Amino acid sequence: MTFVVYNTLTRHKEPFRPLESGVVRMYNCGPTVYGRAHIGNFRAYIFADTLRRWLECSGVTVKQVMNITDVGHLLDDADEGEDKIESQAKKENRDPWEISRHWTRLFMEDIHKLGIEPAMVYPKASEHIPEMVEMIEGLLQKGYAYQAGEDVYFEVARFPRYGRLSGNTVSELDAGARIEVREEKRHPADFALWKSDARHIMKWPTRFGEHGFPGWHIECSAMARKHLGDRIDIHTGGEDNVFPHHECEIAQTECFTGAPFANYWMHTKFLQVDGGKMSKRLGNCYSIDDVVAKGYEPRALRFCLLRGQYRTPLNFTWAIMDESKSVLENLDDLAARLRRAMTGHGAAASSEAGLELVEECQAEFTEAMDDDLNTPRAVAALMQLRTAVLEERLGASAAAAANQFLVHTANKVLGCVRVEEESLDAEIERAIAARQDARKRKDFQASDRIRDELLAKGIVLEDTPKGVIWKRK
RNA sequence: GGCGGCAUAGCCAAGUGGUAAGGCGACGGAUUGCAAAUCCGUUAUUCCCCGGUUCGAUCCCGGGUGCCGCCUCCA
Repeated sequence: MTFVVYNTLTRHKEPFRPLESGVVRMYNCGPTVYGRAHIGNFRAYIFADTLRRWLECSGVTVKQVMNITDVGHLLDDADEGEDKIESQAKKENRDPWEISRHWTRLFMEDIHKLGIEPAMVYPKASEHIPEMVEMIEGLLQKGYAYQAGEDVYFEVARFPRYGRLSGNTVSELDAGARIEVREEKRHPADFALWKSDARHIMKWPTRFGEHGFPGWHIECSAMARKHLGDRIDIHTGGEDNVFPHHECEIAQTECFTGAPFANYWMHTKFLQVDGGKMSKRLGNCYSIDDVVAKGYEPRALRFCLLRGQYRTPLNFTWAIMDESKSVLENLDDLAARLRRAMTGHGAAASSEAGLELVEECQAEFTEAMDDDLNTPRAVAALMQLRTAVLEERLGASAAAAANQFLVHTANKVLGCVRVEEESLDAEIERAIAARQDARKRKDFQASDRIRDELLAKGIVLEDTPKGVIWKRK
């Protein structure tokens, strides 16, 4: 079985083959840092992280790059020359650089909380101006771009494949329907590589003018090339990035390098909230802080966002969050029970019992992940394991095999199950022992009091015929 | 207006041209000093609607409806 991924470029699932054996070059479209990232953003970043983790599970080295866009996003295409960061800065009466530093820091904290593995590098657009200018100059030289005053545009008509990714064609693009076409453009679909505006705060002098800043798409082309090379294996982003952003990246990079850019384009469907689009007006653009404030661990959010396959719409509600929490705790419980069964507690008599079942579950999990990261199917495979261990159908060595798989493969990808052996401090150990004594004396008032006290400390006790078991709430 | 995705039980979510995984929740029972956990049982006869192809469709085709995305620098 090989890893099969859906490629937006071809609209088919394809076997994944990296350019270089054993190495995968992957670029993830990251955040524009002018505000707090919301849970919808994280669906895309958790998808990218899952992809990276699964590739690593299959033994390859992943060179992963995620950009931080800290400059250059215009609010609109009119003549305002204002970008989101500058606009936010104006609102808050702060320096735009300070704004982008602030939100970058919070973004890094958020992804850490979600258990997202750090990328190899998080390049900032503002630190790659020379690389962008180099590409722009190259495109001008090759005749793919033209200068209009102090601006530079990419000439879409020179790139016949423009529209291949999104299914749009230049002639069908309803250009000018909602925005005014700038007169200096040769074609309405031409897009900016470099813009100029004296009022801009974040700007760089070039031979095009004193007050220039990069167009939106060029930063990703330049940073992908700088950190991964002319050609890459995978490029990811949200579904909204397909057009125009990724379409434009392809045009720029391929015209500049003369080679195909990314072999696989993978896009995450949007997260819906309360059955529809999340909106500031409805107040449901939740951040991690909102989730934590409601009493959920960030890892529960991670699991919640992995409930659905990344290419199908996924809905978020607090009730669904509750459910995710329960399911995740059941996976924690699976891990704890496997650890006990490994030592013979709650295990089948024959050590080898259930080995075949464990192998089947592993195979099913692997097959599910290999099928375009079908995480819900993969989680279902783990549930089979849980049923087996609850029914004490796994022997010690089968449980050890299952635990090995859970820790070193399944949770390497899911990244949110508690799989570590946990220990109690002596004081709690003593309290548990004291409760057992009280129960023996049939002093249930005392035993229940101790149980409540421990519960308040997050320790849940279960009395089984074979003794007491504890777990963290 | 153009292009694309999705629609499966109370909820979440897989899946297949041959009659529907799994989970959460709920209900009934067992177990328990009481709980919790666990076990047993119950929980989809239009798989959005209407046509068509087929011996047979939830799955294929056509037409609707709904939600979502892009065509505006929102993942």
